Amino acid sequence: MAMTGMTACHRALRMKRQLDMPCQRVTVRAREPFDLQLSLAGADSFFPIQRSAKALEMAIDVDGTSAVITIRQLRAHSSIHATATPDIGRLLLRRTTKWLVSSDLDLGPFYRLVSGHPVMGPVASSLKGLKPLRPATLFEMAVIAITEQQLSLAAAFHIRGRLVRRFGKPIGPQWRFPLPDELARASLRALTSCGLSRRKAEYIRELAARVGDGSLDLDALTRQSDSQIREQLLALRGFGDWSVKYILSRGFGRPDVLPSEDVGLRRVIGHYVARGRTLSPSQMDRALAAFKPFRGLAAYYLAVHWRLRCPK
DNA sequence: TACCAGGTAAAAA
DNA sequence: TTTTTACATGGT
Repeated sequence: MAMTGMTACHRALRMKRQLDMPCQRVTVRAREPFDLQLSLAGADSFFPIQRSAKALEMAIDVDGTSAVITIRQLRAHSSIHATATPDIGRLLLRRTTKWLVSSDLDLGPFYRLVSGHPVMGPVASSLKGLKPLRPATLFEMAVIAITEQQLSLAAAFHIRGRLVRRFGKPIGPQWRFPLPDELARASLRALTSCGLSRRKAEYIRELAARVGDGSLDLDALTRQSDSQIREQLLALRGFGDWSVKYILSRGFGRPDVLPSEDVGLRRVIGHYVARGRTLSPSQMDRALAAFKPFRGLAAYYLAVHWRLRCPK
């Protein structure tokens, strides 16, 4: 009977060997300035991300192999070093690392644009090197968007935690987010038991099925324009204007995209320009118009500044 | 205890 | 066509 398949014990032993395997290490030059610790703190100010004490430490799936990627920076504004356990190859490790830390994002033009601005200038100076970190995949980003529709970030965070532990996979110390196929196979009952509404469970399962069977290739969209991506995401059930902008901004890393309807951003921007009063979507558009083509990035800076530098 | 929270699709008018 | 409603959980 042992001939027919691996027992759980064998699988555990194999994973242990894989995790113990010496792993490849690559050095990536992120566009300067970049401060990984600050970027981790910025991400953490919304909800805890996968990390160890001083490193981004994320479980991912690469072509069917699960691995933990660890990304460190010895000191701010120096090169970053990434390892994968088990080894996934230098090319994939480099590509994944660059994706996770938005390494191609050039903050220089943004800083120059805002340098003389009475509000954004000091905010950007105090957060020099801050980059928005990305979820491991666009599929995960899309699921994040669905879970965060209407609910508080805290509620959505807990719901995703239950999704990950029910349908994802533990890799070393971290959990890998569920793959499209794993969510496409899930029953609606199992999904709703994680705290999703029935509707959201349907949205996620439909999305997972499309991504899983290849009829929707999110990665291929990265080469398309904002409006082309927008058109294709809006065609999916469960993705309205807010979700599309949220995904364009956080997942595709488009620095000018601003979810003007976003109640969290309207509130936080209001703290800076309207004495704490929540802005209307059009007021928010006006408040950030001067920062084109970095309106979304400017909003991120203000949101992180509010959370890190203005406690309570 | 209510009410609101980083919306959306579908039902009702 | 436009307006209203149902929906999930967590924090205050």
